[in-house]
Amino acid sequence: MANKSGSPRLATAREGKPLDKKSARTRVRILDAAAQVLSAKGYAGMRLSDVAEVAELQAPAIYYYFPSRDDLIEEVMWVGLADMREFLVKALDKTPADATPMERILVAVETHLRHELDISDYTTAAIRNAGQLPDHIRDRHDAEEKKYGAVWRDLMKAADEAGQLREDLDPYLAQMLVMGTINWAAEWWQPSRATIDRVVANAQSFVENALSPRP
Amino acid sequence: MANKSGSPRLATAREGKPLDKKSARTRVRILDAAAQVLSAKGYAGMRLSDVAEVAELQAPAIYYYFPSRDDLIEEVMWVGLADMREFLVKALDKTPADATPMERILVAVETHLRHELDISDYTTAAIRNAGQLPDHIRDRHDAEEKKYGAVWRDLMKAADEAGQLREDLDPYLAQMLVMGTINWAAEWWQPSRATIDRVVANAQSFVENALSPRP
DNA sequence: CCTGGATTCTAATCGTGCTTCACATGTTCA
DNA sequence: TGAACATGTGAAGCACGATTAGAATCCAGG
Repeated sequence: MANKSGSPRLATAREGKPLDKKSARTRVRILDAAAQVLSAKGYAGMRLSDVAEVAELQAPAIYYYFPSRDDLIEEVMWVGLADMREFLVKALDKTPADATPMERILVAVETHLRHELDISDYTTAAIRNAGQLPDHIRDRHDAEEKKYGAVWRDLMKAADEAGQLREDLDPYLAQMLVMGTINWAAEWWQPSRATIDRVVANAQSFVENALSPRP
Repeated sequence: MANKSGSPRLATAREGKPLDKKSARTRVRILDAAAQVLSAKGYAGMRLSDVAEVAELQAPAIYYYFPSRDDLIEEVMWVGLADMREFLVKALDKTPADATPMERILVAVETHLRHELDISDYTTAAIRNAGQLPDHIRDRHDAEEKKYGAVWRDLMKAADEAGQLREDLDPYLAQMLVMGTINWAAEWWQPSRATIDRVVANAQSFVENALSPRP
């Protein structure tokens, strides 16, 4: 399963084809399966036969949708990140115009966390394999990662300029520390240990206090 | 290279053999090389020929020191963690008896971070591959990880009982968030962006404020 | 110097997994 | 219905990488 709710929702908008077209649904099934296997076995360990089994078809059928194994992997790695950014940007656009920079950061923490845990196969696949990809695949991933990081950089910059970032924190390092706090969640979170709501509330409190000047 | 300073220092004490015995040094060279390749290519992608090249010998020579590829990998995964725990426990033992729980947490943050960045190949190998190992290798790794987590759990518990942990934080979740903050550093840190000292100082400030009650 | 163990090498074996190919089945619409 | 297109299959081809076997080399102690 690609996400905790069991419904595929990725890699569709970009295609411009309706989701109910059968071939589009099969394509998504393959992507979801690939995310799951990639997360569990890694770049080199992902076998097309495993993907095929999860997607409930035969391995060669994958070649009808993707030119090669590497293209499939590239798409998985890219889609999770791109989707995350779209989701985050939309959420930020919806915040009231008078929200403080810190309030916007907390919205970002919540949005990132909820989406991350929802599509955790894509997220853990990206986290674990980002450093293990061959160069030609890594390029598009790195570019997208940069764009995603830029959104956060702007959030931090705004907070800093508004005096909502403690003086002894370097904005760049603070951003990396926050990203660690929330990215790591995909590695340890299990529904049995805590609800997403609890995780979100704790993470927000954690980050807000980590960044804010002492009163 | 297995660590930023270029000198191997792992997997030696446990062997009971002197480091200057030539065969012991070769063994460490192979372990260091394996950590580097494992971190870069992943469990399934680590080729013995790559390890051999880094260690400057031929692939079959590895079999003189390790019974199989999996045994070599198991050792790499285990050693980084075990070494980290030993290092941390020693540092904690050296803290003055009157140190507060929060002071001890900050010592742990510093110790973990310095060691992690020093042996970063072992660390990133462990982070990226923990979820990708076959069961028989994962077992020993999980056991060691549990032991390491227990050290942190005790630190958190002490802080909680001393009233040094904010009321709205769940100690378990707080621990996971802190671990994310510091574990993630191995993924982004580069000497060119910030000195280790700077990273440590920022992380300590970040964590202390994230956890402490507002004055 | 020379011998026996320790260490390392070269060459061959063997399984595995991506990919291609030629064909089968399903689906749509005149 | 049946022609054209869209999907999916089973059976090879082929390269690559772990492992083993057996021989070569190194080196300390006599």
